[in-house]
Amino acid sequence: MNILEKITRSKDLFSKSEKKVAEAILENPQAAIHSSIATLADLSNVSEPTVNRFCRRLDTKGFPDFKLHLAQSLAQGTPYVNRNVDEHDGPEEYTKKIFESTMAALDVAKQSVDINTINRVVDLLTQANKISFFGLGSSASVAHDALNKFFRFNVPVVYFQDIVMQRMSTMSSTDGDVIVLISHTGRTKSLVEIAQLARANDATVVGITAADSPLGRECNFVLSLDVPEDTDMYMPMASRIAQLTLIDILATGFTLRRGNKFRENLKRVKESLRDSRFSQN
Amino acid sequence: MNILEKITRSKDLFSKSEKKVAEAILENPQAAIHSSIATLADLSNVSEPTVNRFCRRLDTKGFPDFKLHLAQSLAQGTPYVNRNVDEHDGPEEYTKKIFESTMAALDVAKQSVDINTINRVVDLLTQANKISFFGLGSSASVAHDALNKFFRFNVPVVYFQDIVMQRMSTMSSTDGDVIVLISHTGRTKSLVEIAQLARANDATVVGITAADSPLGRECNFVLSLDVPEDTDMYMPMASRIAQLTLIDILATGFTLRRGNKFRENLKRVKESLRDSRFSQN
DNA sequence: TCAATTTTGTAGTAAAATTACAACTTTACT
DNA sequence: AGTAAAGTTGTAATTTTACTACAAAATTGA
Repeated sequence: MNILEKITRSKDLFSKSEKKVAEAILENPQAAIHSSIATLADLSNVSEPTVNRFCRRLDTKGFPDFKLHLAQSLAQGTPYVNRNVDEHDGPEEYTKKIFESTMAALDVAKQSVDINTINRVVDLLTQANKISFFGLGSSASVAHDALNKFFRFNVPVVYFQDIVMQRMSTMSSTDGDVIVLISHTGRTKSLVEIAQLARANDATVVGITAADSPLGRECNFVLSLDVPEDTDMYMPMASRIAQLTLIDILATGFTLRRGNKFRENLKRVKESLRDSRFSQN
Repeated sequence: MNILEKITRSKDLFSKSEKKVAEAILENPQAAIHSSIATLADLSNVSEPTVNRFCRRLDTKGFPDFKLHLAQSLAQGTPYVNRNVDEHDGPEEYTKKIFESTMAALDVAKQSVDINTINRVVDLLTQANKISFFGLGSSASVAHDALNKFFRFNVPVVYFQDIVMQRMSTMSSTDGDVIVLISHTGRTKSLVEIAQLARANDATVVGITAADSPLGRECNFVLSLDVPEDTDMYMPMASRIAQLTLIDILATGFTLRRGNKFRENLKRVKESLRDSRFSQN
């Protein structure tokens, strides 16, 4: 729906000159909607028909129709778009880009996430005897964060970074245990093995991973997040933020399901931290 | 600003024929934005110049400009705001709220962050002999994530969860070492002690924490994130996402500063993971 | 009723967008 | 390397759309 998003996403669909047009528009979308096709063509250093072809490639009827879509996108809550960091960016640019890309990723994730599965997974977690969170590499810190959250809920919760420990823990799992496996690609071999092992022991496996992946196929439930990633940086950034937000959602669902008295308990956990802290002033 | 509202409001400002135009637009605004001036004139049973005059009376430059405003009014979605989760929220509501609150938090963080400090910290990190990331509780996973990122850069990087290890590591730090301390509140006693210890050893201390806090005051550089938090949940959620995004920004700044050859290296690190993975299909 | 003012439409003009086509690039194959 | 095919881009002509000037109605007030 959001045409700005669409422009960045379908970048490899454009020809060289069309990319110039895309750049010019992303550079200053506000200016673009107030330009005629001639001015925009000039701004992008291409000819008018190229701008027109650019519009058509985005499935709009032509330039005026495109402007309408663009105007709507800009009016929408966030004009945030995934824009890859460029070699020549200064601190101001890359800071802005990363914040905005992250927000755009969350927006996409929000749209792609399956509420129904979330609800069932929350159900599952509230009824679990033991919950394990496993991830490797950059997903390890996500699992770590999940540990932090669920630990407060006074339920048996397990987290290991070590694949041997992960395997040992999984081997002793049984019916009623829930194992949450986190992997962006879903192609980490040892996690796939963990999933198989867990299911052989009748534990329930929840994957926070790509649905159509070796890991995804081994899970009882898959929470997939369809997030665009800046592959130029060779680091998972946005995907991991989306995963963490999903953890927040599961944790929140958990506390809500457990009801009021339970939240009193959370408050006590928080207050117990007081001794390790300096007072407010 | 909203032009639809403006039309209804200033109805007595219009002439008889102009009212007809207003009627036709309010009747079906979606149709209006996809009409030419001729079609809309036809639809309203007036002449084309009347439509044009109608547009001008609403302080727009002309018909195309008016359509732009109209399109924006129609698109006005909900802007992202921090909305606290409510006890009675179902999965759909709390999922939506958490995504949107997180995005709102990032938006606030983006505005509040100090680019200048970021730039100086990036400078510092690129020149450091050793980089340490310490955090406790929910900030531990942020430090953990930072380890993951900076580890790829082939620089000596340290991360401990254990406060004794943190202290021991800090005690052996020297001039040229950078210690990054992460804490939302900035009131965690043992981290404040680490900061003091580090500075006594001539190491540089960077705080990702509140500027006006015991920890903040002990740091050489403070990267503060002014983020709204849903205190009803008794869990840091948005603040931690903002911290992670900041880590992403520092890591990105680092790679950019190191230049092109360095990014080749990152690519190799990523490719080295291949053996632990299933192939694309 | 009639002059002044406002409103509205017709016709012409200007501007903008689109189409057709030709020149130029790139790609793939020999 | 050479060449045909496919794809890309720009120029120029055409069509569509929006706007302006002006004149014909309609409305208002004495």
